[in-house]
Amino acid sequence: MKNGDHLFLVDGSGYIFRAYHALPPLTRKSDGLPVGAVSGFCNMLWKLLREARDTSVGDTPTHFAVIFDYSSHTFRKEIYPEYKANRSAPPEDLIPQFGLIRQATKAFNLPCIEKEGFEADDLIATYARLAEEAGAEVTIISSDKDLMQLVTPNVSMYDSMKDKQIGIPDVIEKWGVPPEKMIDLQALTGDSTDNVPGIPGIGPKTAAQLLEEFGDLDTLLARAGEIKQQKRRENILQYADQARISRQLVTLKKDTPIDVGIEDFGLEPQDGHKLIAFLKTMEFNSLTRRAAEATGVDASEVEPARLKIEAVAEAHGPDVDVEPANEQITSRQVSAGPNLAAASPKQSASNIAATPADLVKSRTDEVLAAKFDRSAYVTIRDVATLQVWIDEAMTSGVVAFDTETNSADPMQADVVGLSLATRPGRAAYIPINHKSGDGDLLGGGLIEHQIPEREVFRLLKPLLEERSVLKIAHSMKYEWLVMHRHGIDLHPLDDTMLISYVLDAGEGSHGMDSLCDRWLGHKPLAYKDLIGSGKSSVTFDKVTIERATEYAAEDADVTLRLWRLLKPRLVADGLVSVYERLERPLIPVLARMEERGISVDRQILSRLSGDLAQSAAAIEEEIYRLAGEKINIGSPKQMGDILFGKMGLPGGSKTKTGQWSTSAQLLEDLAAEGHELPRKIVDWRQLTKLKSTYTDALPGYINPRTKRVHTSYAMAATSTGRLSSSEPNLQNIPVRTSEGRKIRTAFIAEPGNKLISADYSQIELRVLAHVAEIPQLTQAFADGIDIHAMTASEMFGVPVKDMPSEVRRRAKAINFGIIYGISAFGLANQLSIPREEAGQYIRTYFERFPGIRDYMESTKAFARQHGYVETIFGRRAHYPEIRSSNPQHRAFNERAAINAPIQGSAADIIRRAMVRIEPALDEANLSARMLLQVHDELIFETAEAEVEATIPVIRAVMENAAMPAISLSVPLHVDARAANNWDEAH
DNA sequence: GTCCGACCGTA
DNA sequence: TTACGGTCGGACG
Repeated sequence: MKNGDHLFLVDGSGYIFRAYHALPPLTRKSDGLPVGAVSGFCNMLWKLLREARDTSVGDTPTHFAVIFDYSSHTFRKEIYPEYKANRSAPPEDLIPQFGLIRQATKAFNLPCIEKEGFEADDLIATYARLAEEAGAEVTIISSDKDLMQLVTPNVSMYDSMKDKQIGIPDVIEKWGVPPEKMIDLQALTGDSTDNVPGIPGIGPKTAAQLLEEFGDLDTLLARAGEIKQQKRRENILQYADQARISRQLVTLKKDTPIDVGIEDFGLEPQDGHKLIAFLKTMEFNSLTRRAAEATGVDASEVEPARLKIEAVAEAHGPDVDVEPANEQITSRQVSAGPNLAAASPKQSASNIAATPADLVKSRTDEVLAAKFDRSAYVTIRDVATLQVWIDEAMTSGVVAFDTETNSADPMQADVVGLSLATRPGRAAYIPINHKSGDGDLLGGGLIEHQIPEREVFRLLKPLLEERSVLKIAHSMKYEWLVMHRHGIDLHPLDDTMLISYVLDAGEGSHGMDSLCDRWLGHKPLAYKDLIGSGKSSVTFDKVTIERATEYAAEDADVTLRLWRLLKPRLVADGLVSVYERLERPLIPVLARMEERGISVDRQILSRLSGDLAQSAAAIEEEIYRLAGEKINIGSPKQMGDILFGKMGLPGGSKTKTGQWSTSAQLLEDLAAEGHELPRKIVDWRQLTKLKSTYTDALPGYINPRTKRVHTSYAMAATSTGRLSSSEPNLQNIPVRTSEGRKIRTAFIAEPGNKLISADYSQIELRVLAHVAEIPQLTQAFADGIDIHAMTASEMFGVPVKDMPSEVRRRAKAINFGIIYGISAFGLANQLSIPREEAGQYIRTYFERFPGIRDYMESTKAFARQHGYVETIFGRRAHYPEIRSSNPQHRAFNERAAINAPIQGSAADIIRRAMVRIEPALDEANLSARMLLQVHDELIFETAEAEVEATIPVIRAVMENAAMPAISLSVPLHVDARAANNWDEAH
């Protein structure tokens, strides 16, 4: 905590009583649980936090804590056994609310502070002092006069129920003395509610007057004889000791031992999920709605928190206001009253609990108990039945669905049918476009008794766009795209594939079949068995409606079951925000990118392809001549035999299948020794690679309808959090060679538009500098100097100015090596130097940057211990085989584990940027469309006239993408450029 | 027809 | 030395 920070301390226990008496009684509708004070408490917190977000003035909290009394046995009882002895037990209907208010605090993501043997007031006094000493402002949320002694120019109070600020002048106005004399005033007046004796006959007015006259209590007691009024004088003389004890009782202890420091009170972002779950349990409907709006979480998809009875019982005990006799409230006694847990009858008492882990357990049991029965699935053939299912989904608030189409490409797919599931085992299929046998007749063959396509979508649209109904699919991006072609804006969404990915990245595939087998122990019908394979395969519209029903309804059923099983694990594993901030919001963003596609110039590719063919043919002739025979140059096996067998060149390494290696690196080395053939092979390979993979393949991906190329991004394919691109892969379009770059000139903007390329500069090294806390690196990035040259200078003692390019090249290779979890073997390979020399480089590097070695070692240790590593945003990458007994295998996993937090954090950063970029462009009234992502680069297309205005918006979003979740210790830098094609823009 | 390894394009 | 996807040849059935 520092100068300018502002700590809010809520007097939780004080609030409970005040709210209980001041607010009208309120009970939970479903079971009559009294929740008036809880409601008031939640509303107060909401308001305080709401204002904290809305206003930008200095008096908003940066730090926040709620303080509670713990037990009635405090040090004051030692001084004065009668202290608070007059207190009666709290009202019956207040008791359950003590625990609930603590849970409310936690639901709001706020520190919940209490300490045995001390009152909340003492903790507040201690924290206020600490904060003030740190230079911070403090606001105590309470109107209790006992706390007014704490008021200073930097510490004020706030009466949340009267919306009144209490500062020094307010204390003086109310009590007639400044805050620092409140202790003496209370010592004189006493406090009947706490049984603090004071001096009889002296109230606040008299006390203030006396203190005004004598200055302080000690002086007053010493000179009491001077007091004119006889009765008053006698009382003061007689009860002087009582006043001294009272002073001890009312003096708050500013040095209470604390377990949690003020630095841990930093205001955390609201966890919408957790908060809504609690508010729903309490049935605070309007607050639930407001929380949903403010946090962007869809309340309908949040399960009410199932409060743990035991937890409530425990929470009763510690409160100071519960007398010892009441502390041992058993769960039996509590559950005899309102049913806090709303437990279903089949659950045993020990299983009622609803810690997130318990919920996972009970959901697992539930899902495994429900058997699969394909004969129970329904085929929907008429509008009335469809309406029944839609109503059912509307009521349940959750529906899993799956579309069956005639193409794996969502940009081309026609819907054949659609399945729904509303609860495990309850699923149906709506056939829409099933065709009979091989009806070659034009448009013919549509099977009877299928609801017309338009009618199906007209009826489904309100459900699929209803904000109170959560739609679940496995691989939602595909569904989103298909639905969007039918004019449906699918939301809100959940995706079981992405949930699995967030939970278990690195633990195998996240396809539905494998998840079903893994979690539900069930093998669903195989798609292949329905459509066949190869030449004899058919499209889904030729599958019989009976078989399609079994298959499709089962998929929806499985999806729903997986969701019930996996979704709670997000909470249990603390991965809700990774899912909700980095995965789910990206679904519509990526879907729109895929939908837009990018324009590719067929003519340019065609011309390039011709050129490549010609060059390759010429080289082919030469190769045949040099080899002395016609062989298949594309076959490494045949090529190896020629080079190392027939021609007897010095063979390098061998591949694991026993073949000679003919890698480009090795052939380059041979070429450098003067051999002609290897050079030709390398050249030939480059040309044919460009031709077959790019110039020949890309035109086939131009969509006949849109005339553009629509790649497909896989969101759950990598272990690190990166996306992958396929069909076509637009993340590996050549750029390194001038020949290859020509391919990029075929990626063009529409007439009147430009392509903008914006890429992060050195993002992974910056992330490394941040996570490993390397001072030289952070400094270099802060100063904007050449990072590889700096590394070389540090390592080899060469000045940056006029540095030989070879020296810089080596440093650059080492820097990349570090990111990849360097080994001497790998570095030696990369730099073509002896392994000993590479090892020496690495040792030197670690000497100069010891933090890097620490980072690597601690990352490995973490991975070994937990089986996974984390990015700076909490995304996990699992390495289940990091404890392998095979040293090579283990070393490989270790390097990957070192790399994953770096690569993954960079991936998270660009994901955050992508989620924010569309709203930012909208806000700025700009029409730019995001088209592509290439790991650290985003490609946009925009009207020529808007280019200048667009670039700064994109740059700002990208450079600030880590904020506010993470404040990087290095700046992010984005280079952006606009041009007519991708080559010139990059 | 399907699968796997070698190779090579990207960050 | 990290992370991917596509193409090809070649082996298998």
